[in-house]
Amino acid sequence: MPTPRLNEKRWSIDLEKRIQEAHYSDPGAYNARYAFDPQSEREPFVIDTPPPYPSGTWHIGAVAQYSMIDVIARSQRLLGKEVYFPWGVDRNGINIEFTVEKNTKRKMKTYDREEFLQLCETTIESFTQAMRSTAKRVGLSCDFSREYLTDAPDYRSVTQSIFVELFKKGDIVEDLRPNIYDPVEGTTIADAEVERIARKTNLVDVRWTCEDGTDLVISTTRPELICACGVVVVHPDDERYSHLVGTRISLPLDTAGRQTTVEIQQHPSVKSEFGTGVLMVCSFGDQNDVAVFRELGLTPFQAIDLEGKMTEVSGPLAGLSVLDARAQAIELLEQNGRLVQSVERDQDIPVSERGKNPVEIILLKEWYVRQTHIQDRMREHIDSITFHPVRNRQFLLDWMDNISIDWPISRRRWYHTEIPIWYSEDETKVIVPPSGTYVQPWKDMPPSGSRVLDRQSREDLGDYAEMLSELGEVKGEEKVFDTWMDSSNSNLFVSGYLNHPDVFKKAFPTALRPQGKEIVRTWLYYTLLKSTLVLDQPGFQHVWIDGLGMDPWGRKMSKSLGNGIDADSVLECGFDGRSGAWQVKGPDKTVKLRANKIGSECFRLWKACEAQVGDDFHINPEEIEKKYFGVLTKLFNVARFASQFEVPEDLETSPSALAPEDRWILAEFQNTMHTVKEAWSNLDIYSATQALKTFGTGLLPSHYLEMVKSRLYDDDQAAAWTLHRIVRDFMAAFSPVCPFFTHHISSTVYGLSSVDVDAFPSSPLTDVAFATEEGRRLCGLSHALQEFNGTTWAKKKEEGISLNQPIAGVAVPDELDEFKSTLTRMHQLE
RNA sequence: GGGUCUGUGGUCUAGCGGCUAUGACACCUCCCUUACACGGAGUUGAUCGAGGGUUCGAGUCCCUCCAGACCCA
Repeated sequence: MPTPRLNEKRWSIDLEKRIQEAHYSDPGAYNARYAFDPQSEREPFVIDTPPPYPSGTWHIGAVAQYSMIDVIARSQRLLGKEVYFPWGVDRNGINIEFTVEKNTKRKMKTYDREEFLQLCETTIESFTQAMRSTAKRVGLSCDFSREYLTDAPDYRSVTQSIFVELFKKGDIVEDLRPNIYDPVEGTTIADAEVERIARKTNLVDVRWTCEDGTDLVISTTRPELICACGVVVVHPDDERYSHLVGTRISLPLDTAGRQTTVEIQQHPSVKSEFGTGVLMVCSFGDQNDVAVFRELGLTPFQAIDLEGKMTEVSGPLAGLSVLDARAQAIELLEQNGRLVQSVERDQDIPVSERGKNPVEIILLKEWYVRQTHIQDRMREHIDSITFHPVRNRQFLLDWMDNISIDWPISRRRWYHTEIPIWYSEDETKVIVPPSGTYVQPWKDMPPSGSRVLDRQSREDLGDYAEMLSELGEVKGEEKVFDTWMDSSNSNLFVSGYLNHPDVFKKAFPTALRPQGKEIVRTWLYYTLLKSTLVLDQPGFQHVWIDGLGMDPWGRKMSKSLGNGIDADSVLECGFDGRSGAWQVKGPDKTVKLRANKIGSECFRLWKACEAQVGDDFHINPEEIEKKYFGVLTKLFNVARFASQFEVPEDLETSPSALAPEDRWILAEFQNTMHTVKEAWSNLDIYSATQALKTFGTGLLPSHYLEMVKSRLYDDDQAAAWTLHRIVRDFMAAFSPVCPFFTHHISSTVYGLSSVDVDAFPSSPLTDVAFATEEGRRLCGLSHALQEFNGTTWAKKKEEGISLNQPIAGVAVPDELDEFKSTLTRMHQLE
């Protein structure tokens, strides 16, 4: 065999890594290839990538998802768009605060604020570094030169500027409202940050006494909140109690500074079949209590303070923690003979997502983004966005149906973006910074250019410096933003809002928001809310919502289940002769998984082929290797085979003497390429990859190559041209999925890397192109051709004839007449 | 407890009211054929989660149930 230009015998992880390192080592070349050019004449395609949160390890499911975003970015470049694929890192938030607290075994609030921020920043920077290298290892083509960090001044200033903008418009309000509060971490949290865990609680039946002397038994899991009871309610249809409605009932525990009776009223939220069908409503036991208080216009009691301790109103319980107070309340009830029974039962209790602490609902003065008034307008915008897959739009609409209160955005934490506001001494005026500056009001005074506004009316009263004397002692806000306040600006930020107005003009609405389905109610929702409030526009053209990575049995990967798989171990599997082994806890027993070689190319190919967008996918390294490494080997060998034949100098002009089989395979190839181009345009990774895989491992090697082998060995120019043209264009079309694999082949054989192709390969032969009559006719012969080759091979096998030996008694069918001489030579028909 | 989504050979997957239900991997059988045995050819193997219904006809539409996932209370 002549020497192939591809001298490696097969694709390997060592080779992959060498190519990859070369790819990323030269920033100049890298940026020329992948960096966003705002001046470009091409159509911009801005991707609002999910900035990952560095926590030490990057979840393999997220890495798989991210690699598919890269496939989209690369395919859009291939289609000729000017792609901005940003690399952003989300670094604000309570997680890193927890990490630092854990590492130093010291609570945040025992630190000096400045010192604590410093610790958070160094810690998160080390995590960020690991994430950057995984990003490169999996082949992301992000614009690393424009890396943005959500905790950096430039990003935070955008968050603050947008806050000021919305504040001036009246879309941000402050109010004393019931808030979900984590007493252990000392901060308000949003609805979206609450999760529920099962826990044993005591359901206690307490005997209350009505004004007419009858006793009523009320079941509750929160007896310590009797002091905050505002009303006792029964269901309107419940005839058992209708005669008591409107009368008063005495609280069964002592309180301080409040009436000792409450009225009995009706409310439809009561479940008559639960307990005795009588419900005490306290400020605030749960969300329902909040709703009842609001509907009945009752004045709430503040029973729990910011430390999670009982307040004065609870009388004998004052100063106790909620849990101690509950125990004490039960004891007191028993002493007074008011405890009927106490039963332990399972209950889901609300806890904070981050700290897993039981949350309380407390009245607090906080900042809110108004959202209930704008839902209809948001829906109109959402109607104009294309969702991939379409069905996942429903996740968003369902969440929106449940929006009933405004979004609380202030937090009593530290490592977050500061709320950019100062208060005058008399608290009637506020000072806000000019757009584009990052401020830290807890330690700095307002910068020059700050404006003074009326706190209520938002009227602009003048320049801060000029009004200094009227303001008295100015106090900076100490609270910070919910991190979603930062994240929900990501599309504005990457599209150039505030920073690059010229880019923003042509790049907004942002072309694409890719993300996981688990953060639809937060990231997607809040971003769309911002786009509506700030610009009254849909935030995106396309939203691509992927499923989640699961363990091999379809369960969520988690530390507690012990079924996690580390991303780097899969990407490095096979490097330097090291195989991979994973111990994964299954439903019954621990299973050992092994693989010899995977790497980024195989991993990406697997994700592209395996899961349709939106479906959850099972991650099993063994299967990734078994099912997809062979595909790479096959494609590599096709290219290697081709590379032993000289590449025609002019691949653009087709030779006149093409044989029928050349025209046939070109027709088939153009058919495939048409499908692929459509699929890439529709962000349909699965269909594009499947089409390429089917052609590249099927028709091309099994049938076409076998048919033209002898011509190739005879130096037939037409055959060489056909094969090389197909292999070259194939690599370009396939480069979004396996960029390093195709880069290596195309630059070695054709001197031009497939990752640099910025126009989708066009048809080399117009008369057999997609949907032409001749093209259709030739593709129509494929079935008969495969059938004939198959039966001939089978016949040889049956008769014990080796494939390279002649066979008698086989006739080429009439419909394949134009291939007769080729087929006769190929099978050695006699 | 509620909502949404998903459920197709051992595993993954196509299918969007119509001929005996795609394809891949694995299994089994055979084959070293001048790119590839990390290859090739072929054979097994699915009552399409279960049960009802609509229809001339149902993985495909409807209802109930079961299982998983996500979200919510």
